[in-house]
Amino acid sequence: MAETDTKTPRERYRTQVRAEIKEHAWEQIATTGASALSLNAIAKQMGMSGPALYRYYDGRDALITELIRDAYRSLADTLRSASAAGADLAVLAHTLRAWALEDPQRYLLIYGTPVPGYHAPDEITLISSETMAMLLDACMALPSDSPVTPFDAHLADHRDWADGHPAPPAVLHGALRFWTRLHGVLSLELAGHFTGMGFDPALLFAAELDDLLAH
Amino acid sequence: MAETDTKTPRERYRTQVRAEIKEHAWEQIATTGASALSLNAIAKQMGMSGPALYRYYDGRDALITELIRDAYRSLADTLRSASAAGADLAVLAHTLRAWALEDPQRYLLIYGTPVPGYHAPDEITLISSETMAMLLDACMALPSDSPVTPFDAHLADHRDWADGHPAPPAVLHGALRFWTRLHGVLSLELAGHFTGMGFDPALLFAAELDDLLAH
DNA sequence: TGTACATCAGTGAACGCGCGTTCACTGATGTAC
DNA sequence: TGTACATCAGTGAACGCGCGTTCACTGATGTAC
Repeated sequence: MAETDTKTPRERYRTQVRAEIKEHAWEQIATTGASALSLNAIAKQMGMSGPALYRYYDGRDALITELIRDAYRSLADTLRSASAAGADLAVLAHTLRAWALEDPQRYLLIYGTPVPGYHAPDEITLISSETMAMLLDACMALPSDSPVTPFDAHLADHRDWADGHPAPPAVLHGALRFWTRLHGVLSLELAGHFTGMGFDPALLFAAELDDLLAH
Repeated sequence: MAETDTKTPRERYRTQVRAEIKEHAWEQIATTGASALSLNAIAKQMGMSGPALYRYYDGRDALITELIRDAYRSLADTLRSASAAGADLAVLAHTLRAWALEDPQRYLLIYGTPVPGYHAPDEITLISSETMAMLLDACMALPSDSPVTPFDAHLADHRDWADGHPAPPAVLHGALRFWTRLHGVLSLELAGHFTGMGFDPALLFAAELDDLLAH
């Protein structure tokens, strides 16, 4: 902890309170959703007055921005460490699902309907592309024996999101497939659209994953 | 219009004002999203006082419920009439996308993150399953030469959502695939997650649809 | 080690706003005789 | 056709609440000499 030792007590306190604010923010988001996040409510939960939070965050949007950033980072880290532990795409997919189920609103915060009234700074686009880059790395292992589709050809010329990444079009396409298909199942499950339908969402997820990897 | 002739002028007026309220509600949802829907704002837009709306709807939740119902009905009708005109699954998919793009928030209202603070009545489940039944009808035409997957077997015993529908497990699975995959691409597109990535969302949608139908 | 000063966390009051919802009431529209 | 009555749309005031945010201020913590 040489890092924290170089900090003054005041800096350490600041860091700690900022973390505590975020913890309460996540709790609130988990129950009411991100669009209902309220600075005053967080302050009350912490036994502080509302304006006190302005010592730590410039306002509601700044707090949301940091939450979104943390969510992307947490996902990227989770996937990265699974990948480093030798996980293949199937394991990675289940890791993603586990991460999403752990805190559904955290997943929906970054991949669901945008929070109304919140406007994301440019910074966020960068961070989300970090996570995409992670996914691209993992997809490099995909078999590329499939025929080149018209969309692959399109991707060869329209790959801003993979700028600087060596992945060939077929891999880009594979990554998009991975992302959109898993999101399709996951987001409907998290939003509760499968409740009452009778089947087990985990099995549907597994079936989609099988289709995805069997190509 | 024999129907409206049997109504008294007052009844006709009521119907008209209710429709006008919903129109303004949709406008508001289209710009700010459903979670920001406000009765007072609608009343102001109509040149009325807030409490006046309580003559027409029991409250905010009642209005949202009707909007959700109308959205499901509109989608079901659109798909049904396309189907009646001889559309195959590919055309149906594009019809779905066109319907969603026409009013993204309407799509997200029924298939996106649930509106915070709103609790749907049981009635809604029924109406959503009507739309699912429509989809099942259309999927009956799917080729069923594929091998029976473990998930198909699971569906044979867990098909509450298709209660009373003659579709075999393979068709149920096909319908779920159709739904979740198209939703995956569509919802990410509508939420703006593809902006800045460079490629054309329409082409990704078409590619997913090809994969889906080529099986 | 002690004193003078600067820094900064946190408060409480206030601003202006909006929300859903209730209630007693006015005034216009329709109905019954 | 005219009069008495019932129905009902819409108003304005009010209730209680919450929101984000600003501002001048207190009091504690840290820093410099």
